[in-house]
Amino acid sequence: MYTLSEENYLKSIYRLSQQSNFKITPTAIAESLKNNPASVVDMIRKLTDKQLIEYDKKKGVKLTPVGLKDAVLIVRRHRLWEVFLLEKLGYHWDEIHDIAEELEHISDATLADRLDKFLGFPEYDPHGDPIPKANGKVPKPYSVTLADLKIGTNCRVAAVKDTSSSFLQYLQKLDIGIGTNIKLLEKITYDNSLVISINDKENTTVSQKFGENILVD
Amino acid sequence: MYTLSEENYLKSIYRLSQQSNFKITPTAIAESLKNNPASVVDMIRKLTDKQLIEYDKKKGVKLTPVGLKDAVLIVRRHRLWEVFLLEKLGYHWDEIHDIAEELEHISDATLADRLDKFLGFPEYDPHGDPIPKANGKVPKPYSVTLADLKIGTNCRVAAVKDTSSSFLQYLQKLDIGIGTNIKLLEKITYDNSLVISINDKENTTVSQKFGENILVD
DNA sequence: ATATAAAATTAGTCTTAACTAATTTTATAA
DNA sequence: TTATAAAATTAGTTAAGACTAATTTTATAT
Ligand SMILES: [Mn+2]
Ligand SMILES: [Mn+2]
Ligand SMILES: [Mn+2]
Ligand SMILES: [Mn+2]
Repeated sequence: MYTLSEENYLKSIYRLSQQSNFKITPTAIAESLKNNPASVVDMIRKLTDKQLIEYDKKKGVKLTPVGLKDAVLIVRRHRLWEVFLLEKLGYHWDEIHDIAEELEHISDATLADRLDKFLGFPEYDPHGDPIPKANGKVPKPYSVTLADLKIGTNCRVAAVKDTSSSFLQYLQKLDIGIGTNIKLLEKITYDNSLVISINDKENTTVSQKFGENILVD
Repeated sequence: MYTLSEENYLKSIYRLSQQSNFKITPTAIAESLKNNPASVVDMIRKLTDKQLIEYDKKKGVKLTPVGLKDAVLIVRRHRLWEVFLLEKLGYHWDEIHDIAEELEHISDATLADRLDKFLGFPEYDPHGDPIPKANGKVPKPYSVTLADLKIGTNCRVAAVKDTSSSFLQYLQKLDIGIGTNIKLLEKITYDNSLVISINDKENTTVSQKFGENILVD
């Protein structure tokens, strides 16, 4: 149906549309895919011709209903495979993303639904991201970050925004995973560092960037 | 490591080297991959440069030790995924080959071994083909076909040579699968058709071609 | 309003992996 | 042995999807 590149662009545009309200520009897409804006312009033309996106210099790139539906299905496959890799094959949560980047492109009409069933219809992937349903409905993702909380609040780690190995391995070192209980004790005025207590244990200080990449419940 | 095309060529050359002693020519490879001999000549040059094959006009194409090792690993992945698709996701044996053709190219150092373990280290894939071991050893495949048997012999279906949907669906209709018991009752002299009894049930006549594509134990 | 910087676009190049058409080499049959 | 057919190879083309460099458009700051 789609080429590998087309799918990666669709997914990238979808992700950008989810993670903020900024205009989706060729440069933004180029950054997210780590390629050249000139290449992006070419692909924008191609996807526009295929009626998967619309591009307006003022409004930026938008997925059409068809483009959105298919982007969501790719994300669905990605997240289901991540669950499989972690739960069935015993990978750690910092190893699964790159493999799922390849698996998500396997095209078979019933594969995702069978995998979904096999995994017991999981709601969230191992990073706390919601898994789109077979009908294309996407459960609402978590949106409040650790950095948004008021001093003294207790919370549960629900998801991570950054899925890079370095961030996930740092979390592992701090004994933080999905479900971990965190209490925000103090915000350092100087640089917005956060003093937290992890699972009621001794205090730890983390950066603002760190706090902004943890979604809580 | 390798491109999709390189992997498909390696696998194709490996398969040709397994299924007969004929010289592996550009034309033979072209047929097996359904593409043009001219394209094959290009790729032979490329794989030769990479020292994965050797090509001699007299002897044809041969895999080098490195090429052989990697071809076997691709086949290993293919067959393991076939087991997964059948046993875990509930596909039928005529549906799995094409999906495994895509899955076999997922490259991750430990994926095949984890999958192998998850599946309980299966010896054979759903078509009866032996699954190469992690160390590259390939169990000996079955080699005696139904057409090779003497009249009156009883046998167990061990593997199928042809994995096309049409053949597998025909087998399904006849209630023949891996493990089915077959007794060869008669060979029709005229066209080598075979009269067989399936699981001791009523007699059926099948073609010579059919008999040559069933491997027995 | 104008200068400057950033973003978008165009033009042209490259690589991979296919193809067709033409040619050369090798095998086969009369 | 020679004619013919088949196979292999070469030459040239195409398409996708990336790139760089140059240019044009748009945004931002003085
Ligand atoms: Mn991921
Ligand atoms: Mn994830
Ligand atoms: Mn197969
Ligand atoms: Mn098989």
